[in-house]
Amino acid sequence: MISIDEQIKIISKGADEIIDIEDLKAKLEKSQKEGKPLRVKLGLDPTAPDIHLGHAVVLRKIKQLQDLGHKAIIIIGDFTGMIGDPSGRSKTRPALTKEEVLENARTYQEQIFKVIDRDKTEVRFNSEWLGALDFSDVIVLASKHTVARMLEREDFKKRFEEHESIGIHEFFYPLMQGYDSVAIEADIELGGTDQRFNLLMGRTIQRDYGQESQVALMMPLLEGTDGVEKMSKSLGNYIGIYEEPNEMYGKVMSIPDELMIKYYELATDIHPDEISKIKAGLEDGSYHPRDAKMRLAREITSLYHSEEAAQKAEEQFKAVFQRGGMPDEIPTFEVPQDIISQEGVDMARLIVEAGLAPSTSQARRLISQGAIRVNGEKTDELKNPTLKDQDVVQVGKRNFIRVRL
RNA sequence: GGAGGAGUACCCAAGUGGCUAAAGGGGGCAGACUGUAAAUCUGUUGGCUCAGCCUUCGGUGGUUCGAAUCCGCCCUCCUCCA
Repeated sequence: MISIDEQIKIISKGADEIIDIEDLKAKLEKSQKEGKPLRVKLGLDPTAPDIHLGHAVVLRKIKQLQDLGHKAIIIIGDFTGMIGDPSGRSKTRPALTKEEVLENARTYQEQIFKVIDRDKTEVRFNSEWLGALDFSDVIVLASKHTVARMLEREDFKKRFEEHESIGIHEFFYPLMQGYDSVAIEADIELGGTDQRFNLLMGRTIQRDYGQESQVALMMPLLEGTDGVEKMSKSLGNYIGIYEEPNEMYGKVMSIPDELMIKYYELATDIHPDEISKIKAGLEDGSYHPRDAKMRLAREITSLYHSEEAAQKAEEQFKAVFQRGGMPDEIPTFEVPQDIISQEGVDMARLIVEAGLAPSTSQARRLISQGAIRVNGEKTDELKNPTLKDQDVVQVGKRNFIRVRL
């Protein structure tokens, strides 16, 4: 049996904040005494069809809790998704249609089990109970809360002060999420730090309905590959857990150096002591940042693929970026006849047809900027008369095609 | 219902009759350099049959030799009043 202190240590690892740590201790003690696992809630807003490393931060934490014997309750916010969580938004989020929500929810379920333990997980849709409330139930729920309290929330406050619109239905979002906790009798709710208000609302609402308050367990938000903004699909700075090993490895290599340690902490399963060593090595200069990042990329890639795949991605990366070579596998592209004339192959159109540039204008720009190489040789020819079968055309650093003529 | 304000390229934001395919910033892309697709610097960033042409400034219809810029109508958003 794992001791309470050890459990708390594991649960706290990497966490930004736990409210309230005493409550957590009490719950863990009770759980152990009664032999009943804690019910750990995680709400998923079905807006992004691809789970990325940012989502995986909380999922990894869930996994750790499951390994401690607790049970995960994943709530698919099919009902709340029709409102859209206003957290961290400066605008009203467009509501999703029922069809979109359901489709996304389906994809989500496929993906989360790549990280968490299916056998210790219950998946619920919140339309199950939210859809069953009638208007008077809604009024009861709403009557326990005030507008002033809602406006304490940073994003609402800001929008209110800046005369941005706030839909009344958006006030219901935290209430609904809180009610979810009541419906499933959550002991712990996980979320990012941006979920603070909603998680605390759950504590209050559970008390309103005569339940013990859940513990709010907040994980830091993970910045995306740009190193500034929180990782998100819509910002395009994400690393999806289903991405190809080469792509995943490369994207990790593109994060700013300063973010490495955070990624080690939140996106890998490396032991904290080991991370401390890496950190010390980086600080005293004995560990090269490039090597540290390569290890990080390898670790993350093997989490979602395999060690072999990660190893291969690393070799590929070295070959292509450190030595300026070519990857092993290059997609072949059949050159259409109509872009070949007496003067040679129309390179701009070749690039566009092969999907390496969105328009011939952009392709021309790439050519004039010296971004094109044929078999490793730089060329700025618009028409290439010498291009032959099996030649490798490279656009920029990382796009390659092998032509078939 | 009334009064006022706003809508510009991926995003933010200049621009109030021609010199505007549209300043500036961000982001993206490319090049150089390097220690990696980090950092830094430079270039580039509507499309096309590219030294020429075509289409863009919420929509639409006008005025004008000429409009993102002026006028009418419409749509959307915001503020104040009721």
